[in-house]
Amino acid sequence: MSVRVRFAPSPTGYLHVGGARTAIFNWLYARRHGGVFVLRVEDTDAQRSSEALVRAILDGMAWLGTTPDEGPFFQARNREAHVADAAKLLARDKAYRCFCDPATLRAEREAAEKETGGYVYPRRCAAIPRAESDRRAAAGEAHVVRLRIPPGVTAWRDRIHGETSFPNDVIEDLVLLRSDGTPTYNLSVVSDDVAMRITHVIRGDDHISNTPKQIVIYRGLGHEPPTFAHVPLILGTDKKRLSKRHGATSVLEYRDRGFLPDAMFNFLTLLGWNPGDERQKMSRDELIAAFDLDGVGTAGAVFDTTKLEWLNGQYVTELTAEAFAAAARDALVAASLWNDAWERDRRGWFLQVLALLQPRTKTLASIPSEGKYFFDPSDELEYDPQGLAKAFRSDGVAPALRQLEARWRTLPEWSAAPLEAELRALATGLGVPAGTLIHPVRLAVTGRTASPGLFEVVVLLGRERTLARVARLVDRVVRGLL
RNA sequence: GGCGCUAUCGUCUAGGGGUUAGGACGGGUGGUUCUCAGCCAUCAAACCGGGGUUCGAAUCCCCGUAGCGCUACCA
Repeated sequence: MSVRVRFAPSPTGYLHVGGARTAIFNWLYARRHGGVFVLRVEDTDAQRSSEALVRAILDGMAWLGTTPDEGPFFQARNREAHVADAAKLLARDKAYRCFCDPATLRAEREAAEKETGGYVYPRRCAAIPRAESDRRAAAGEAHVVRLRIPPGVTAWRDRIHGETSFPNDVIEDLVLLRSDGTPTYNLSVVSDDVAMRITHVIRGDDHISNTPKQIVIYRGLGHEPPTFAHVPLILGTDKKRLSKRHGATSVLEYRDRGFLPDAMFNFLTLLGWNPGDERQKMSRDELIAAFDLDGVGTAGAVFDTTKLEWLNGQYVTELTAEAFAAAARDALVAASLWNDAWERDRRGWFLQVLALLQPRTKTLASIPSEGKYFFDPSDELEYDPQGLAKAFRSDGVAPALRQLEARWRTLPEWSAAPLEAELRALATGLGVPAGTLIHPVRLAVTGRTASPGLFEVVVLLGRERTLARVARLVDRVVRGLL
C-alpha cells in the first residue's frame, strides 16, 4: 500500500515552528517513500478560523518548500460525511444517544474535579434500549451521540514511542455529534483520515491521548487504524511548550528576519531527529534519503536559535553571488538604503562589496547594518566609542593620519597593494606598528572596529570617500569634538 | 487529582550490558592576520535520584523525583 500522510493544521494562527516541523516530517516521509503528502485544513471551528490564517499557513509551507501533493482540503466541507459516519456508528451500536442535561453534566464534572479530580461520563444513557432511544430522538428530544468505549485496553505500536496503551476505563464515552448535530474533532479526524486513505499519522505528542479514542472510532467504523507516529513537542528555553511568549514562533517571522528556507528546514529537521551519523548540514535530497521515523527521538526539544544562526550563515555563504545580491537588494530596499545604480552601471561595484560581506553574513536582514558604511552615501559616520579611545590613545596618531591622507591623495593607482605598501612604509618611517595606523583608518572609514580587510574596503570606498572620511575623523579628533 | 509521555554536556543529539561516553552549536585558550569572519589546533562541559538484575549498568527491571502533555457538546 502506498504511503499517504497528511498535515492537518487548524487555522487558528500562523504556521508556527512546531507545526512546521510536523509538516516537514510528513513531507519528508512522503518523499522518502514515494508517497503522497496531503494538506487538510481543520477549519471546523468557525470562530477561530479565518481565510487570512489559512493563507498564512499556506504561505509558510510554500516558503519552506513543503507544498502539499494534494489539497488543501477543508474539513468543514466534509461535515456531511462525518455525520454519516456517526450514523453508521450508531447503527452498529458502536455509539449511542445521550439525553443527559448538559448543565447537570457540567455540574457533576465540576464537583468531581474539585473532589477526586477525575471525571468520565458515567454512561447513564449507554443502557437505553434502542427502541426507546429511537423514539425519544424521533420525538425531538435533545441529545448528543456518544462513542461507546468497549471494556479492555486500547494499544498501538507507535512508530516513535513503541508499544503504548491506555486502559479503556479512563477513556470517556466522548461526544461524537453535538446536540446541534455537528461533529466533533475526533470523529472528523478519523472520518477524514479514512476517506483520504491516510496510512501514517505523523503528528505532535499532544495527540497521544486522542489516539485511543480515535482507534476505537476506526474499529467501530470497520477500518484498521493507520500507523501512528507521535513526534515530541518543541519546547521553549524554559522547557515549556513553545508559544508566542518565547518570542518569534512563526516561520514567516524567520523569513522576515533574514533566514533562508533551506536553513530553517534543515534546522527544524534536526530538532528531534538525527540522520544516524554526524552530519548537521544536509541538503533536501540528503534529508529525503536519510529521513526515517526510527531516527526521531522521544524527548521534547528546546528551540534554541543559536544553532539556526550558525546554519543560516553556512547557507548564506553558499548562496550564489546573484542570489545573495537579490537578497541584499530586498534588505536594502527595506532599510531605505537601496540605490538603483547598483543594478546598472554600479553593478560591478555592488557585487564586489557583497563579496566582502557575504562570508560574514549570518542573516540576510543584517546586510544593511553590516555594510552601512558602503551603502550609506553620507560620510557622517558614528564612531565606535571604545575603538575611538583606543585608536587615538597616542597624540601622534592624528598627524600620522594626515600624512597618510596626503600620501594616498597622490597615489597613482587606487588599489589594495599600493595602498597597503604606502601605509606600511609610513608606519615603518614613523617607527610604529602598522596597526597603529590601520585601526584608526578603519574607524574613520567604517566607524567600526571590525570590518573586512581594510585595504579591500578602502579600494571599494574609492579615493574621494576614503579621504573625506579620514579627514573628517582627524579633524574632529584634533578639535576635541569626540 | 487521574491517565499518558519523557529524562546523556548550557542547547541539538550519538551511544541500547564492558567506550578515554562521540559529534554539532555555543563558550574558553592558542595559531594565522590590520580587526572581524573564516580556517587550524586545543580545553572545559553530561548519563535525574534510589534500589535491584549482572562478574560488569548511561544502557535492562522496579520505585521515586521532575518536566511536559491530555483530561470539553475546542481543535
